[in-house]
Amino acid sequence: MSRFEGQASGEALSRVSIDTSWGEFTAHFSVEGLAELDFPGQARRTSRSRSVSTDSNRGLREWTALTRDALWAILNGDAPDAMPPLDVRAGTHFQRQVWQALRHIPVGQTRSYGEIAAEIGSPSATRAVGTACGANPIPVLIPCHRVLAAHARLGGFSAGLDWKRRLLAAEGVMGFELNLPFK
DNA sequence: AATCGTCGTTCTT
DNA sequence: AAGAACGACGATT
Repeated sequence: MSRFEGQASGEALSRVSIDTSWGEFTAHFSVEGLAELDFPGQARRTSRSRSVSTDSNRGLREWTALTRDALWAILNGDAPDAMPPLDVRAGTHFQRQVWQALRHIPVGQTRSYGEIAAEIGSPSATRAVGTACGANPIPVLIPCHRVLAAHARLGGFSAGLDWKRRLLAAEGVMGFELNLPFK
């Protein structure tokens, strides 16, 4: 299946910075919700967003607060109390299936790429699952960092393996407690 | 460490 | 429109 009809390809996004103890994340909101989240120093994902002030827009202010709270919770190893609406219209059917499966992985737990593939009914698509994880536009909140390769091997991470290690460590996942120095 | 099967997505004809 | 190339994989040798 292919991309959803909505989302005019040039649809404007509202860009908001979110401060955390680990640096300044960047959130990009569409009219539907949070569409992209960038790690500190990596806010280069899109050019179709414009920086906005949340002062003027109550809804945007609320979504930003929800995003910040959820982000802070996960960075502290806690389950978020609530989530902002997530706009995943840009994803293909397969990608959305994968991303939805990721959202069911509890904080502090992990799955393998193969397990996710089996869960969405495509048990031999393990490699494609990895590709879909890499295309996840909302990392951390859609917890692609909780997917490891077989035998608890680390696997890959688009934003850099150090971020994956940090997130797993923050969630107390065994084997990542007090880890290699973050570079 | 090298190789092969597998599959969704993207890039080339 | 069709085929080749390319991965955040996994299993085998």
